Amino acid sequence: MKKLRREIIELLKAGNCTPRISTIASKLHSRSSTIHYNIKQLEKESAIRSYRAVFDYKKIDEGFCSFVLISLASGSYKDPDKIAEILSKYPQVESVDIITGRWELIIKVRTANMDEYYEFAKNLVAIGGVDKTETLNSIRQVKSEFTRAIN
Amino acid sequence: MKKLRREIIELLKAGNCTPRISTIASKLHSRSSTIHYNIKQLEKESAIRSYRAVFDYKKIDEGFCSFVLISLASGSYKDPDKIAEILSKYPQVESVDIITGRWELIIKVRTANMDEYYEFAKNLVAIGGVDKTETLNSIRQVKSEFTRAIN
DNA sequence: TTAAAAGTTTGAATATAATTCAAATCATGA
DNA sequence: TCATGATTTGAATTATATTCAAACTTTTAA
Repeated sequence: MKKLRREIIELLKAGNCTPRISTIASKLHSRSSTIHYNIKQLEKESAIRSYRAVFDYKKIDEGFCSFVLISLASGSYKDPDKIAEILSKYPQVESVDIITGRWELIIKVRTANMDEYYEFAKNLVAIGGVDKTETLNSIRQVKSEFTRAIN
Repeated sequence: MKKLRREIIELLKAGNCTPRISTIASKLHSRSSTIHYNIKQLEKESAIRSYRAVFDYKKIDEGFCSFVLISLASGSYKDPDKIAEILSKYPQVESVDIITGRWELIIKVRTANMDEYYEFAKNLVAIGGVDKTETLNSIRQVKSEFTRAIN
């Protein structure tokens, strides 16, 4: 992919988008200035965090998606936050949740392919405090947090 | 929450946003018309699917988040796609992935609170073909799809 | 119950930004 | 090298966001 396109994608992932006030206004049969005011309020109370693009990940070389369940070694058991912080730093890691039950963490990872995933996974074991992991590879994303698949 | 705000949020979840071309142009030391052209290309090849808002889910009454691992009864085992389709329809279901391993599906569910989650979970067992489920409740989202706040 | 305050809507004016397009430039492969 | 398609550019145009004071509505507290 062209360098410029990749750079644009990275900026669109991080935000750099904005609401279509007039479109929303007409869909809700309201005035632009009203919608503008209400959106600014939602932003002010941080209910809206940002605006970003949604991608077809296969088309931007991030087609391989896995969920990794992680249980921590007893030493760091008391502080899953720290491990979570470390994991959050990786660009391949889309989400990190601390959870109840048999596992302490679940992370969602996106890479171009299995090889790249394997490269990433090596980091996981290298992080001290990680005891066991179980990887669930997504073979089809039927719905993602952003949009439904159009088959 | 005000009805209008809720309606705005629903529209912002579904899209109704647009890239900030001039911001991107200046960040990349490029011209607006160049960025415009390249973004249109990305849209044309469907690499970009849409633009939408990212929320602080606690602030929009969707603060309770769970991952549900699902294994299917042997009858429908051959067609997890169908169950996945059904699950995708629920607005509480943020993502549906068909996965490899001990489970067939993993879904991410957002509700206002545990009670609402329980109401939703009753639907799960009612769907024929679902054998076992295991729920992982997120007690803290350390990282989610968003990374940056509003400019 | 009522008056004041706080919050919201409105329309018109203004400021910004997106879009268009033809010409120029660049990249590619025959 | 030439020819073709892809990309970039700048200027002109169009569309949209933003601002703001006034009107209106809802909430608060006395």
